[in-house]
Amino acid sequence: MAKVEFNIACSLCEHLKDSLFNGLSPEDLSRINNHKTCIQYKKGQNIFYEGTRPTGLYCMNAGKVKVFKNNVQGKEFIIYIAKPGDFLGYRALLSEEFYQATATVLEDAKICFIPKENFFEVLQKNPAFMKRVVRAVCHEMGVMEEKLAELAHKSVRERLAANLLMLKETYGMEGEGSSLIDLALSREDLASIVGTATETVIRLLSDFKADGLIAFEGKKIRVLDAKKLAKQADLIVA
Amino acid sequence: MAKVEFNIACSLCEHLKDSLFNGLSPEDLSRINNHKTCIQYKKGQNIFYEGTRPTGLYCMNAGKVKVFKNNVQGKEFIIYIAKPGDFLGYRALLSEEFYQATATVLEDAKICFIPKENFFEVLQKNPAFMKRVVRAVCHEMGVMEEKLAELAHKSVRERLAANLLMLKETYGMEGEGSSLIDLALSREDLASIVGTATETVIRLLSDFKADGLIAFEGKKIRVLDAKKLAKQADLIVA
DNA sequence: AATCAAACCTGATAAAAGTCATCTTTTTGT
DNA sequence: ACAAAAAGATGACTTTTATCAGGTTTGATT
Repeated sequence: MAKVEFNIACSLCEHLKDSLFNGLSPEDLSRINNHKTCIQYKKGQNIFYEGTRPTGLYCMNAGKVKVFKNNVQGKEFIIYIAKPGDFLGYRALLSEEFYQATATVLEDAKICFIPKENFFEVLQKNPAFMKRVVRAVCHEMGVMEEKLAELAHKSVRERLAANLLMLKETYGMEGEGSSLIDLALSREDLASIVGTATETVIRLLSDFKADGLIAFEGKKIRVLDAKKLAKQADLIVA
Repeated sequence: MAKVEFNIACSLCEHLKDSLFNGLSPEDLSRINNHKTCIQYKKGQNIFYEGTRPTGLYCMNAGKVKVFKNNVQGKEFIIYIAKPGDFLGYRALLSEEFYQATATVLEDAKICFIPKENFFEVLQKNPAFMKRVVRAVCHEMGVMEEKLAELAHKSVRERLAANLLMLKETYGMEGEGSSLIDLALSREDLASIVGTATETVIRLLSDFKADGLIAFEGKKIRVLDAKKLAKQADLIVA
């Protein structure tokens, strides 16, 4: 499949305000802009592969990308789902290691690639930017610590409920109460987020639906009763 | 209990070579040194608490400290065990958030405290140091991604075996084949590392012992057959 | 419209692991 | 040295969840 390029100036990117590049000086931003390559990807295409060496940073302009690891038996665990404005592949780049995960497009995406030389140049010349990156990375670490504790001691039911709430917060549509999870996730992908079997997710989702906590709208899920869902997640001690 | 101070110049600290402070200029190192407070802690004392605001960085000189989260039912999950040379509490400091975990002394410890102003001063004046910190943080994130995938899809038996091997690598004594895990962990703490119940750890440990994979030496565990243990951990697909 | 594949769903079953109760051993504090 | 507390161990039982096997529905492609 041929790579389809597109082009948008970083300074005009609608997601700049949500991105870590926000606050960069015009010169620094144009340094990024002048060296980037922007590519359109179709659902199912891979951005990078586990075990390969990073050569730059990806910055999401449109679409959704899942970052996941495969275990020995081929079971997938989704570490993160990147949305517009997010950086992608920065962990391995900054730790100077190989990618430890694979990135695959979930919904048709537009992604800009910034060669590592240019990214590092801006990073090193700009302590305030570096500080923002460090803060974001360390915040992300905190999120992962939370996930670890959750995975260790919560039931699948609790984890599914908690993840639905998290997905609503993170990928909820603007307006209309933000109750629709704006992600066309398969049951299999949802299982890979929660860390369980596909069949278990299917059963629990129909439980939640029967209890009026959620509803299905096409491939998407709407959260009908966030409070009861939070109780299922054991976030509220009732 | 009164706090017992002690003092060692950073430049003479035997763990400097293993620490992120290694490579700092003499001026920067003395800036750290001149503002630090070094305290001796007894087993069971707390260094910091979940929900409080960090005011500086801790740097381990001796002993072992567990960093853990408590869930709603009071079950503990150990995120990390800090050893001499390690930084402690840097995540919340650098993300400018409250501590998300509590730190408690496992083995009598000597820990230096560096006020955040002085740490940030050195960090900002020294791009190479900043880069090393970022690299270390991102490496740690990779370790956590690995743990997440492991927790999601591996059995308790596999996780216990994998963690015993990890503990051997990380806390193994120098010399004598490094096969003795130099950590006096209770069964309960080990369960909090693996993410399971204490009884399950006890049963699995006696299985491993019966199979000649490990041996108990006082409160410590010796790995007798790392290869078979790796097979139990499903790290080797036989 | 027919066909194929993928996704989704359901039921039965088995394995894994948690919980609870009880007992023994070790450690700690006075 | 002794009592009390904590840690370790074991058995019985229950719950949760994975797995397998078989269905149906949906969606894409020709």
